[in-house]
Amino acid sequence: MGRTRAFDRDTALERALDEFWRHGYEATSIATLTAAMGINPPSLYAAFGDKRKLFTEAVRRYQETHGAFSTRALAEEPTAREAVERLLREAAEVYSDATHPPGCLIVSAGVNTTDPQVIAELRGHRERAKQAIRDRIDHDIRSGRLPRDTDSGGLAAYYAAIIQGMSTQACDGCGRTDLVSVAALAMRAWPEEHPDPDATRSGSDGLGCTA
Amino acid sequence: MGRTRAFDRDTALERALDEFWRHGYEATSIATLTAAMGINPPSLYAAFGDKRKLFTEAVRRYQETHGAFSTRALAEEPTAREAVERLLREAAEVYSDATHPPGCLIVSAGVNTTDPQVIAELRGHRERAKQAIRDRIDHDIRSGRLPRDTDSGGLAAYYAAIIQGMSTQACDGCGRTDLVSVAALAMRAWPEEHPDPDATRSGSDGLGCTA
DNA sequence: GCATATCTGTAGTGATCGCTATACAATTGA
DNA sequence: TCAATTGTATAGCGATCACTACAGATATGC
Repeated sequence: MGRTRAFDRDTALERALDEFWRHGYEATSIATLTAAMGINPPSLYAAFGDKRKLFTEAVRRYQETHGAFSTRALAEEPTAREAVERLLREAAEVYSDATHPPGCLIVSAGVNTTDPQVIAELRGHRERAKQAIRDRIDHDIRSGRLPRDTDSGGLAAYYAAIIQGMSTQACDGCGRTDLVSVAALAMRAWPEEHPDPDATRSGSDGLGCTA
Repeated sequence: MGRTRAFDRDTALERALDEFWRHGYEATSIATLTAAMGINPPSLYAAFGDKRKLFTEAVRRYQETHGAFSTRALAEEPTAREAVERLLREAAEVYSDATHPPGCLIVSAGVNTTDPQVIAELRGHRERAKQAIRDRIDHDIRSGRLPRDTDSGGLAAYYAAIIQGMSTQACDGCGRTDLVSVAALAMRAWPEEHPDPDATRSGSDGLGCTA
């Protein structure tokens, strides 16, 4: 019972996501949020709790939509190389897509923020993404496709840096063409692979992998 | 004549630089600045004008000290490859040096800032740094060391992205070892070179270069 | 000593920050 | 129809923002 909500919560959340994406957490005020969402402060607080909870929810929405290409690329491609290659190529396209703000929300929205919880939240997402790349590389090391002495940690840090650099470049006005070029150049760092992985070592321990 | 200044302007500027470096332009308030500089607001405004002028002066100080390795590397090394290699290696060391804040002030201090002049100022510095890399590459293309079809713009965007990504990685807690590894991997994208540049083309137009 | 000039510390300006008390509108169940 | 419940709008809370008016302290030139 009670009065029905006069605005759509989902579209309001997407308006908030757009603001956070464009200006970051701290530089986005409640006033600009309510203006973009078309509601008044009490409605915002009733529907989302407070600014930080709204931000967390916007980040989740971002990861489920614009940022979902990352986990998809790592999960769907047959090899780590193809996964990272697709990851970079799609990042180049998403970051320079003019239908939404440039760059990556996870990379940029928490920079220069005083709230330590927000900093930790986004840093956690970045570290998890880097770890996901490393896990995918380790998988191909175990399967024998990549050399046993491959430094998966260094390689993951490298591709994480590439992605974060591409985000910054996009925010500086870099277009799709240049970003795709950056992604292609970044793949030159990929180590030499064994074309037929399971033939290199007898009884590879990568057999049980299902991811 | 008049009362003498009770604080050292240079050390106060360096304290301000440290604050801007650590928290960015907007997240650094006049209150934290005056606390770090050991002075009161009127002294700050008398000595530096306002917050934005103090920031601009801090950026200049940064470029003359911690950030000077960039222009030095591009100017002092004999080839573009060695210049960029040194640029990345020294960036890895400076960005992870624990004696000062992590990362690069030029890269991070203007993110999520509402003042468009501050955004434009730092973006200008980044674009100029990228252009300097491109110029150094073009120089080696003209001298014949690098292939004529080298995409200097894409290559410069790539190394600019690497540097910006290394800065973000450093801010996320990445240590010197990992950053050096990222820098080394990034050099794998460098194109094939002619070992003896002037022998490849008769009367190379790179002869008159002095930089 | 004294006028003048410059710096320093206190205190406070209007504006904006995130957030909310309060009153009113709108809907449901009885 | 009417109490109960929930959303909305106005208006304002204390805190902080960048910045400064003002008065007292300290220096120089005479």
